[in-house]
Amino acid sequence: MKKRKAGIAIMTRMDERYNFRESERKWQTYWAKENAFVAESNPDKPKCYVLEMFPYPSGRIHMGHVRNYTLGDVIARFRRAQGFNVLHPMGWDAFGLPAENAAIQNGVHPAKWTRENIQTMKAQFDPLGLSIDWSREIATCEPDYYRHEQKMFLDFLKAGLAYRKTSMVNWDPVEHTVLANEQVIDGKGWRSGAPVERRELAQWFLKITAYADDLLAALDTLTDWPDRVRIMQHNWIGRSEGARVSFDLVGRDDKLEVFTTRPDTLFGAAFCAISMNHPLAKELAENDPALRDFITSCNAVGTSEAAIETAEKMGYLTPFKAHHPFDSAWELPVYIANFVLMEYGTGAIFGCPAHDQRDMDFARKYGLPVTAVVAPKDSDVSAFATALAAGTEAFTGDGVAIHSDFMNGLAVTEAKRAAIARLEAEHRGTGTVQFRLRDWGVSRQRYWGCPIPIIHCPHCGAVPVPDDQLPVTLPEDVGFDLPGNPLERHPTWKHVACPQCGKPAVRETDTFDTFFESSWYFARFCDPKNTATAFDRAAVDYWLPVDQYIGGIEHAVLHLLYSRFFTRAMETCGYLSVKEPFKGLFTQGMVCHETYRAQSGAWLYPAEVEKRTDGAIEIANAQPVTLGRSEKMSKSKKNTVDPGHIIETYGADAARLFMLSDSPPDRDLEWTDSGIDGAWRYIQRLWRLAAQPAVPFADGGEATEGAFEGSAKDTMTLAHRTISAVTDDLAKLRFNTAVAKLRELSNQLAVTKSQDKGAAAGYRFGLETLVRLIAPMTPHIAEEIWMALGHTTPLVASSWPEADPAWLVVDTVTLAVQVNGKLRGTLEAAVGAEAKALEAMALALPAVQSALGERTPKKIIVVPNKIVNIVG
RNA sequence: GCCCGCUUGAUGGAAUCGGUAGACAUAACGGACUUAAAAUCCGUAGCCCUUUGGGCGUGGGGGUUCGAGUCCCCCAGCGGGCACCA
Repeated sequence: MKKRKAGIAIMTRMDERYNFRESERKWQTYWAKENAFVAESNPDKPKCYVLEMFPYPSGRIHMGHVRNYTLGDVIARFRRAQGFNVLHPMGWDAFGLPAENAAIQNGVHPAKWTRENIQTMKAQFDPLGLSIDWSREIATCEPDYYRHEQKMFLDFLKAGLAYRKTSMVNWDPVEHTVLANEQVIDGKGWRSGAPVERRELAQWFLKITAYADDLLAALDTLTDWPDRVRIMQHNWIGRSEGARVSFDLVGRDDKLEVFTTRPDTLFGAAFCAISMNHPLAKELAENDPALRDFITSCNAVGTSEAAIETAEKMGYLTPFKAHHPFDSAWELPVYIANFVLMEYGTGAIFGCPAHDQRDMDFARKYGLPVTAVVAPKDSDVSAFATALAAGTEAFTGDGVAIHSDFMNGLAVTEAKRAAIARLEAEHRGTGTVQFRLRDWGVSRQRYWGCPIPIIHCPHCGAVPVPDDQLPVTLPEDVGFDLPGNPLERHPTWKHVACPQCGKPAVRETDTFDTFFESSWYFARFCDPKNTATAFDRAAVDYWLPVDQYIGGIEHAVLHLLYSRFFTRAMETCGYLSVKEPFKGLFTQGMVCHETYRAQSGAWLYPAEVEKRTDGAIEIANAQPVTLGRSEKMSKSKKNTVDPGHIIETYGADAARLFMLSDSPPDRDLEWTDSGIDGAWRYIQRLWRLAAQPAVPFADGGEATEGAFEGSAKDTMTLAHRTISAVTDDLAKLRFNTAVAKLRELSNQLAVTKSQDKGAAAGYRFGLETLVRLIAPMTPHIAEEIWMALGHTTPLVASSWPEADPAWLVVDTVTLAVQVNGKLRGTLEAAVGAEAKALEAMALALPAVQSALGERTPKKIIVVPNKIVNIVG
């Protein structure tokens, strides 16, 4: 860095107060004019792809966005200063339900609503001063984006990664539409209030299960992901080893195939249970009205797993009996049970009440026997079995097999192996691996999404739309006055000639799940204008994977798992050469705010409330207000703060700084007035450190070692330590501690005494260091001060500071001295001092002697440079 | 119901590898400046006890260790996800 003498004249030009309005606009204009953040592939430079989860264009940005994009911006600016070729793009996740809801409620067309929202939100992002390459902006609702995913889908289809089958949906019998789980409230449609039914529908699926093993195994390679996200995905994929077992049915030729993870407990079987969607159940239901009623009542709970799991466990006894696979004389009753899912395993189970809690509950409800077949090692077997048979708690722990014929005495693992070996020998079953993960259903019976490029022909079946007829464009001449999907009743759009036989056929009217768009947008950003293909191979080879991906923890499983799958599917189909899209992942916390309620019980906006020392009142009528706990900012609770208003009042730098201060980024952040005030005051203080410095530093000269004494030396030391510590913190996304360390450096600058030797040079070095280090967080004021200090190259084009190792050397340390683990004093010693010497120094401390009293030390633990613990 | 987290002064948090708990802030209180207020600057402060000294203290209970906010077990409260919200 070139040193430049700043005359005092320059300093006096600085106004007493920092004018953020003028300065922020000035720098934003400058960055835009210089195309400062436009990225270009450059194989000679190390790249860094920083990406925040792209927003849904809801119409207004909220504080959660401000937090998300500020976090990403700090990393992008930091890496840029470190010399990386940074890609930091932005786009819009523009398909989805809210647009259709707006259309139904307000009569606005989803396309108009979405496009206008994008314009509004883009304008709201501008004043934040984000280092985004807007030249790469994409919106997923535009044909030039979704045409490529139609092609991808057809490639997946060719590769055997897409197929069609039936599955369950939530059906609203009044609106005649499929409802999202979110739209099912207490089993009823959110708008109609009618009880929701489960219905079967033919849908398209992507074969994510083809990659189940790889998706699971590769989690170990994602070392820059939070452990908890990896654990959640691990559990979601849910690999379990077990067996498929064939039960012969009494008096029938077909068999009942069940999946179990506990073949070792087969001798404890009390019943079999099948899903109500099992072919056997459907067969019975044809002639059994009572069973139909049972199925109808079970279907009333909807499709969400939470609803199914929390619903009361119920069974319907069928006339079927199943022969036990190891003893054909033993017959088990067969139930139809509401907790057996057709989607998992074979849609049928056998129940062992003694060793599975759900089976135990079921057995108690329907009076089935409970036979213990596993007992804890070294337990009194008969007493254990008797207690279990009489109780209501299943035993699911490890132990040895009992009452189990050929397995007796074997530990659980060995017994499983023995049971599978016997089943395989007798052709009654096989050992198998089952995943909890199900194939991804991508069909949605909605208008505002990407059309699925398929034509249904009565003669040829489902025919892919030929390449030269892509894209299948979503027609915009539709209305929302009638219930159901407008594509279904469009007069012309869906009627086409079959590409194969030329006879009349109809288009698929379902659209893709919006997770489809978000599963590859990160790749599109590498080459967003490409019209021929989804993206150029060289571009993705250079930019992918995303080095740092940032978003909410709520996407820990679905979006992230789908993107991992999609990347593999794209790799299989020759689109790119990486398997993992996101090298680094960071999950940010939510932005929360206190909640307020008026006397009437209505929620109040923070702006409607005045807080006083003795409580809070409603400004409009001076009535007392009930303060509620802090919750995620939401429109429904009205505990929101408008980012635009905050930026106008305090400036983008203050808003950004507050987002980064105090709360660790992965935890929830509580928005408070005092917090944003504090950030604003710090911005002003930073300005004063330059404009009204404690040390007149204009003639400071070079900052060389040995020329500093007293506070000036302290300032130099702290400045170098801060470079080292903040660099480390930013690399690890510990922005809150980085801010704390920058405040410490500010405090040190303020106490630098001008009479100390080297004060001017030390102060200047400290101030310049502070400004350079804070630039990624508060870029506008940093640039403003930097230029006022006489520099000619703006910080956006400057390199990151480096600490001089000579200033980082530490020669003495303070050690804690404990007696029996309790702190009794401290001592100063040279770094690396001998343990013996430290022992002697510690024992000589008066506090140690009085704490020790008459006792003699039994043992002394010395941890060099850290602690001396005397055990007496 | 199942899976995953979180819990530290009045408040947000720090303590990164098991080694001085409370960095840095916010709120509060005291002082300086001011006719006054704001702003700013300086100072005080975990809790309890009678101190100069001592005891207690990281949601609760137990354990491992010379030493636990940190590791293990149990419990409670709060939050995220559960496949068609994004």
